[in-house]
Amino acid sequence: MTTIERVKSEIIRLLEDMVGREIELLRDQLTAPPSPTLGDFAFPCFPLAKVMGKSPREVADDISGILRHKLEDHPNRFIADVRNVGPYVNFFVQADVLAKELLREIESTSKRFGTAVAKRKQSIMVEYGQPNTHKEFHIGHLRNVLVGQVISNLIKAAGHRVIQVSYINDKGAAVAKCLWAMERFHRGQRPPAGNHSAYLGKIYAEAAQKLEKNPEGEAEVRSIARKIAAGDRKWVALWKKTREWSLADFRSVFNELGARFDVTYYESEIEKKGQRIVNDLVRRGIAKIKDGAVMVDLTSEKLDEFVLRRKDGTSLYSTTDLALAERKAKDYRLDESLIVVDVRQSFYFKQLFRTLELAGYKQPLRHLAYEFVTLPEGSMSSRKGNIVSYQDFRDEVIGRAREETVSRHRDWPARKLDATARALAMAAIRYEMLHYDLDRPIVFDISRAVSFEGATGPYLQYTLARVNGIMKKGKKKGRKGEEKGKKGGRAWETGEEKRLLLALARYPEVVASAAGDLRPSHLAQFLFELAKTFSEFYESAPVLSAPPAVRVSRLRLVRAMGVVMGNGLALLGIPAVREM
RNA sequence: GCUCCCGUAGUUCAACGGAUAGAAUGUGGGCCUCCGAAGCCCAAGAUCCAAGUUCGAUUCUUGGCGGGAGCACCA
Repeated sequence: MTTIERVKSEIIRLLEDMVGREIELLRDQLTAPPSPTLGDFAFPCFPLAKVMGKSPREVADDISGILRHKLEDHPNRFIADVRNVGPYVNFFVQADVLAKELLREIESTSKRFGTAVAKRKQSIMVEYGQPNTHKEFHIGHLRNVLVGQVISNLIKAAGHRVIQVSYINDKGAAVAKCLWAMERFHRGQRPPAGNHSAYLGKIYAEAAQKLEKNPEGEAEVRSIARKIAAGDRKWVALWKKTREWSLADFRSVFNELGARFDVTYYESEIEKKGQRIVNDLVRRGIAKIKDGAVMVDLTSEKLDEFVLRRKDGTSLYSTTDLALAERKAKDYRLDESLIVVDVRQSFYFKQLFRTLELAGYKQPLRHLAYEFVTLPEGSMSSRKGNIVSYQDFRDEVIGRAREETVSRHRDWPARKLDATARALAMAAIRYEMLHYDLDRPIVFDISRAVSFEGATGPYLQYTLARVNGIMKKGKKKGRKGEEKGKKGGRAWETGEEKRLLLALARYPEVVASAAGDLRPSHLAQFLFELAKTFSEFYESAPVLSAPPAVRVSRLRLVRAMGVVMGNGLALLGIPAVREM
């Protein structure tokens, strides 16, 4: 049991005599008062008042009166005092006892602090990282990868097994369009050195725009698509070569984002299977042929008609998604299977899941939707070519981070400057993309992303740098102080120490709830508050210059802070820095 | 037309139906002889409108108004 659970259990034991059986309800009711002066934990008496036919104020008064006597006769470990404030019974925690238990817990569990052992361990698949080849990887994909990755981390921290899956769309109309424009307008051209996939993305945008203006080209595009499908040597070779350009780029992006997939599925590999499933659905009467196309009639369920195959026989997303679902279930036994895709696909997934149900697949599939990333002037579109590529964005943030770092550390060697700037930039980018709720669209604003003050990734890293600074000096100074024999002072007497202890204690609960609700923003926001709490402690409670007894205690607290912030940042994938 | 999401300080975000609606940023003021000022402290500043449910509504329901997104062979 974690320390905070033990504290709460103690409060509940105190309360349960008074209240009766609804113990489980009590745990959920315990809240934090708005201000620490009111107490550390609060129990609202409104529901009880209703049952007892008294005013909440009276009930709170009665309960706190009885509990106070009880505490006088039989002192408890964690709870020092009970006081009623209006309709609430508020509990005050004994800081020194909390410190003793909590610091021991953090020191012994260390990197595992905040992770849980699930009562029933489940296998949960998380699919994310679904870029299309022949298009650029942009900041919209970035949000997808970061959300999927952090959700995977959280589920793991909650004690479950996670299977991370990437699904690459390496076929389809977009590919044919890109190759068409390549042969038509750029034949014999050598792509610029380095990022070949950006070159492809530009050509794709060019193709899309030209086709919009002159739809005559469509026939040629369709012919190319058919040739690739039929295995035409020349076109297949070109497809394979350019596909590999994109895949190499994706691999390097995933790698620098720290995304590790257990398996990668490719649309091109399951397309045939998808077509067979569609045939099967037609045979079984679940799908129908209409105007040559295959569709499932879901109009009676307000889900419209769901098209599974074009009338020219080529496949759609729906075609291959049927096969993908089957493939996942074949490869893994899953308790749950999440698909992280932006909210615009919600309706599509309803159709897909319903179709799978009708087909008799028992899939624990769930679409995890998040709002997309837009630009101030409107939505990004690979077709229009008005995208912000991940690489450009990242380079700009690194540039700013380097300027900031240089201005503070003129003596640092270039390698150290580069490494630090990179770490700061990744922190800034990740915090910016993760601290919003998933149902909040992000209107991309570069000035917010390159800001390193306030609620930002670098601010979180800064607390670690300060922790590191204190620990380093603390080791050197450690013995000296004791020799001097400076006496006096008592640990755990300031409000800032206690507040920091309580915040650290809450961390496992925050991880659990962020994992349970699949909300990375919960954790991101908590870590900012934790950093803030630490800064307040830092300003008001000197560590190294404190009397020995206090210094030893505060050093332990600072070290624990480092552990917890380090663990939290790791879950968000934010690199820790020792100096910045 | 139908469906989904969102309307909270100038701006960007918080707030399991609960106490005085919190932060960040920006603005104004203060704090480096003392563990790192990418920091801390102080001040001003907000729940779109109307009904309903409730002891209690930013939160739930209904109806407006405003913004974004989706809706049959795009991905």
